[in-house]
Amino acid sequence: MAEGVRTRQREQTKRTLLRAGRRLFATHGYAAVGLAEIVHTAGVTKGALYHHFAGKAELFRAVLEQVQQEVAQKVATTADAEDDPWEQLKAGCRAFLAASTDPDVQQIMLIDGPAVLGWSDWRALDEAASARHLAEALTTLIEEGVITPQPVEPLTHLLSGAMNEAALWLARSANPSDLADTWVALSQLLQALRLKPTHPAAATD
Amino acid sequence: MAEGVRTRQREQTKRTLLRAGRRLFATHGYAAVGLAEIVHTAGVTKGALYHHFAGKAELFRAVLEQVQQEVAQKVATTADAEDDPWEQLKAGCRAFLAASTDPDVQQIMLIDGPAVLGWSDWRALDEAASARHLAEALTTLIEEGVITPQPVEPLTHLLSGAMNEAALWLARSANPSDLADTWVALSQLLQALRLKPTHPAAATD
DNA sequence: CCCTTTCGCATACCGGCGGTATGCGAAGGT
DNA sequence: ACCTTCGCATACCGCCGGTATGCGAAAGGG
Repeated sequence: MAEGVRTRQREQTKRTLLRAGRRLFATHGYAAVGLAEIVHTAGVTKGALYHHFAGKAELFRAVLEQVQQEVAQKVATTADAEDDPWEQLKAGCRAFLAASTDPDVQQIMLIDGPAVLGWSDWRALDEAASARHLAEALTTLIEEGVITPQPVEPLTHLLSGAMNEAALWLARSANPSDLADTWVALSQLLQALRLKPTHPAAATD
Repeated sequence: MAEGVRTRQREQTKRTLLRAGRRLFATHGYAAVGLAEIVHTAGVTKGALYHHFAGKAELFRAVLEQVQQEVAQKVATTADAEDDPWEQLKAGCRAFLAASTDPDVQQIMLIDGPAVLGWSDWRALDEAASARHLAEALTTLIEEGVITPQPVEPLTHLLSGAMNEAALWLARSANPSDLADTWVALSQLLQALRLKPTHPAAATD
């Protein structure tokens, strides 16, 4: 359908801006990079930027959504490779931990995200992208009697926060065994959720 | 020793600036508040601010340290009221969760902190203020054979991140039972660390 | 006591930033 | 071929963080 030369150029420019913004935001942090640097890297001017985005924060939001969707897709792909729901949860957590170690993800998704967009907005985006999958996985596991019945929302936030912080630490860790140690510890925590049919649960004490 | 009138005025001004900065940073977020607003609230001028602090970020750093020390003291006081190390850990975690629900703590310590100072700096301050206590508590519990021997650093980050994220969520939660549910879930996770002497540990699977 | 120094802070000013208004040339419709 | 639309460049503005300088009062020596 050829779509017209103008439409193609338009999307080309937008993608270039997104790529430049992502690179610079990830490298120097949101506050340390100016619009002039972004548009210069992209080879355009501020007029182009404001034609595609409402402002600096909205460009960042678009970049963040892109990063989150990439992470979510990696996690979903890895999890879907497993059949057993419990194995899906573990594979998903492991994939998330691995994906979140990427520097781009670190600075944009975990550090600047909440500060720039506000925690509620950031949480809403994260919810739509990946936390929802975690909640769904936990719900499934409860319904199938694999883990102890309980409200999923608190658990989702606890696990999500644990993995986020662990990823931030791992990315700056010099010791290569830290990843394995973290995974062992996280598995240990996940294991705590499992319902042991022969034993009465005594988790509240 | 009377300390001189000048020294007293100096510290008075500095405390006023810290209070103004803390209030405004907590209410509107670091990026949304200007130096003009801070010095106006404090009843001084920018000259006074730059006489006491190297810049906006350093004022924020001072505020953050103050907030962190308050939280750490609350946690330490609550934990020290218990005798058993395991109870100290649980009491400390509960106190941290409660203290971190305060809006000042939220915006300054959990949202803006990493973005403004960078994650490494923020982590270093948090380490000095409160994460160190958590690590020490875990070390003690390992030495006393209460929890499974393992590297404490990954565990510290996992738990710290879990509680931070949970606190952020709780502060915006409308449902009053969320706090109790979260505490049950967190206790469940902590319980997973306990070493059952009669059973061989099988956490890696 | 007075003179000098120091010091805490105010005033005035600057470069650069995010954001906006406007102009313009080329693509798209008719 | 004409006019419209649209994607983007240019020029400009207000504001903010940061700096240089000035000043009046407290500290210190004789």
